[in-house]
Amino acid sequence: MSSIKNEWAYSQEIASKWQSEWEHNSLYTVSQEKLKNAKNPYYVLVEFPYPSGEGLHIGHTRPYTGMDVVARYKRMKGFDVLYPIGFDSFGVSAERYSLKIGKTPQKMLEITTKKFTDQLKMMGYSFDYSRIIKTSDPSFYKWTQWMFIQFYKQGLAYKSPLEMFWCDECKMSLTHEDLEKGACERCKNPVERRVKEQWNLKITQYADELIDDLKKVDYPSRISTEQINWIGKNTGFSVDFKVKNSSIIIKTFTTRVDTIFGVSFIAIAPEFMYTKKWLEDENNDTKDWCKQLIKERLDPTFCADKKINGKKLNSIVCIHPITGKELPVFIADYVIGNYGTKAVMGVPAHDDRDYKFADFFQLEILPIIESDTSSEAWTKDGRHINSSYKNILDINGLNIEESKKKISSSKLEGIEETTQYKLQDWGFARQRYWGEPIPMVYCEKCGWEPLPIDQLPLILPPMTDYKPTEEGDSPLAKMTDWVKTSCPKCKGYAERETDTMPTWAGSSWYFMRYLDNNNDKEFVAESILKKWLPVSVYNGGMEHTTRHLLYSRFWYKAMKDGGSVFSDEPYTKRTFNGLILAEGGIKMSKSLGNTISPEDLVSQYGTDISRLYILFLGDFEQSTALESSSIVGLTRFLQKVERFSRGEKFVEKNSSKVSMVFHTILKSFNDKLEGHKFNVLVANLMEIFNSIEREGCNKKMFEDFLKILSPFAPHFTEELWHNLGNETFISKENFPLYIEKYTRVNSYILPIQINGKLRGNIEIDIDADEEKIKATVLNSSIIERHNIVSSKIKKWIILPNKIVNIIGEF
RNA sequence: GGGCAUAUGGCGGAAUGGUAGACGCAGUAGACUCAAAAUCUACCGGAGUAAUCCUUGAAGGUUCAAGUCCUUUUAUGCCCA
Repeated sequence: MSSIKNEWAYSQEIASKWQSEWEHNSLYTVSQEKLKNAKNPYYVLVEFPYPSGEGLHIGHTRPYTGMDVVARYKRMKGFDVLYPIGFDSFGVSAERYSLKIGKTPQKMLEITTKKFTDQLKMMGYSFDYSRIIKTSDPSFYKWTQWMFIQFYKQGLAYKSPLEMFWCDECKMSLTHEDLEKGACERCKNPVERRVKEQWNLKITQYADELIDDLKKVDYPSRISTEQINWIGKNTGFSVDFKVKNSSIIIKTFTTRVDTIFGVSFIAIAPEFMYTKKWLEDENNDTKDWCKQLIKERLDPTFCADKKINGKKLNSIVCIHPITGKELPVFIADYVIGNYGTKAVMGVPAHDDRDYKFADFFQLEILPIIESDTSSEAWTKDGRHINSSYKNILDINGLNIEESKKKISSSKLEGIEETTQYKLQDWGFARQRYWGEPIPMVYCEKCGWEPLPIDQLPLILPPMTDYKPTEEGDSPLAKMTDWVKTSCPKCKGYAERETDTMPTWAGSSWYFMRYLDNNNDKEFVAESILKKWLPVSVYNGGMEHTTRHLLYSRFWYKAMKDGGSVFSDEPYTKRTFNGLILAEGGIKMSKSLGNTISPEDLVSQYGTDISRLYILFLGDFEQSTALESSSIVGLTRFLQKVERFSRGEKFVEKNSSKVSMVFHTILKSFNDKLEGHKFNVLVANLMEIFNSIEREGCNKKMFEDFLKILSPFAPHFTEELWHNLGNETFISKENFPLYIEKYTRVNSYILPIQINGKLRGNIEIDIDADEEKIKATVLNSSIIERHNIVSSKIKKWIILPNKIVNIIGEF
């Protein structure tokens, strides 16, 4: 990798030395006392890892290092910084891994979390390690269960038959959100549909608030947009079509209710609730086609938009809600099966896909807006025609918006203004062992009852065989002794819920528990919640900005409505970081054998160089490939700083040049740090040092330089700080302040443009006014060189300190 | 198909609408050395002896001034269908 012989291999020793010094002096630990009395709380949060057996991944080091710099910087700026870490230790990954290595999850986690913690310390992260939490600890999940009960009492948790997807490979039920392109997101295997009675959380009740409150937080627009898209709010109308000679109603959703008189058929998705029943009366051809389609649709590569095909259901017809006209019903492949009502009203004249469909089946194409629909659908606005029926409704002559308004105010039976969301309620149950037991019991007499708080935590019973059952029931169902219990209300016989919570449960609120991790009376003391929430800055990957962020925002809002927390949003500011890719820009994976672990880096280059390297890779928000060449430069940089620290080049007085570089960069430091421009900051540090090395500087400036460098290279700078005779910790020092007067020098170079093109520079006095600038320019060689005749100058643009532009015909 | 990003030297990447290429890597020349490594000095987008001209995926536009703003377009990536 590097052709440089690495003298800094020994920085491993230095790193360990300072790591234990910090630990012995509890430098980054925030005592509960201090937390309660904090004057300037600043809460830096990073997404906590799932403690996999492989240990810390290089991907973790990017956000953790970046935010460690922020935390260290903020501390030096006088903030009371909380920078905690923990483990998202429940979940399928943990369960599968422990099955694989043949250890219980509890035993496995002891090993992996120890390993993780050691590796985090190895990287020099200034986490408060005394606040480590694990979501699978009973003392933690007691409160997850308590919160679930609160939600139940608030009417936000309910049990209902829910369409789930069964992954036979993972032996696990998945929600729609766990699917990736219609396949299991974990193993990429196709899934099958199953309906199962299970717990849900009413996140849809908060859909509008989750959109509206994005205004109250500081999220990058990319993240807000993704949240809004995920919620998928769509306002329109539901239109009911009765099935003739049946009590069944086909509910359709449309954004173009004004085309109601143009409906010539109804199209339903094969997944529609009654499709199966109706198919019984159809011929085998239709049955097989439908079966095949359902199967095809689960294929990740299936594309609904391209195909237009369908089958007519001969056994039923629908009734138009206004005209009473009979309409044929089709199963159509262009109707989406997992969104909305799974049924649409077909208006061929004014919808492209309906048009193609009707054309194929030779159905009536009746224009209800003045237009030519002989060859394609008319989807633009216009005056309505053919749109009245008796004295029930008349929208002839109106345009789309006017028609919608009139229909809305007419209050017609079976037509209702409604808002549809893509977001569905949160299927809050898994048929797995390694998760929080849902603290509910079922009593024949009283129905579902939550456990009283004194019975919490409901401990996950130890099991040796926790493989899921073939039927897809939770392994806990096999623990009959555990399942049998008494009803908290009537004391009669009752049975426990055997489903467990999904992984997203603990991660929805873990950041609160850091604040009061040993409290066994409350999840967090109220005064602390008020002081420390919302989180100041929460950084994580883009891949978590939909589900995790949305779930935890919902969780927080639900808690707020339950009176447990006191602000509208959990995170003031959300930031994100790009992925780290393997060399060549390809994904890092074990199968490709191109993985590099943090330990590989540290053992080769030492902690501080590894930290600088990770930050110097590129823009924090952009995905970046590991590009080993820059490591040589960073190694040289620290070596040169070390050499300089020996003091031979220290001078009495700093030159104005070195002061200017130092203070100009320091001036922009805060903004760049808040903007997470870590790569630029590292470059700026080198720039300062290049100037220091060239010009020399006094000891004070060099020490200030070390302070600025210390959030990036904390061990290295502690060592040099100490070698310079200081007894304190550099990470406890105040961050240097820039001095405005040093950022200005007596004269500066002013670029001169002629007709917008750069033609040269002049050196000019700092206080020169426009007249003086003009005179200097006219006297310069530029004028002569470019044959400027002053009488032909039409206009001067003079921006002192920036640029001069001379406009004219030359 | 929809949404959102991104595109700058040989490479990684900098640039509140105001000197494009900071910083680093690689490269070239020189110093030191018997020699090499390391280190130091200078150069380092392209054309040209030079003056100067050209250059931020492509094409238009706004502006005194565009990598940056607007329109169209191409390629790549991510998310959703």
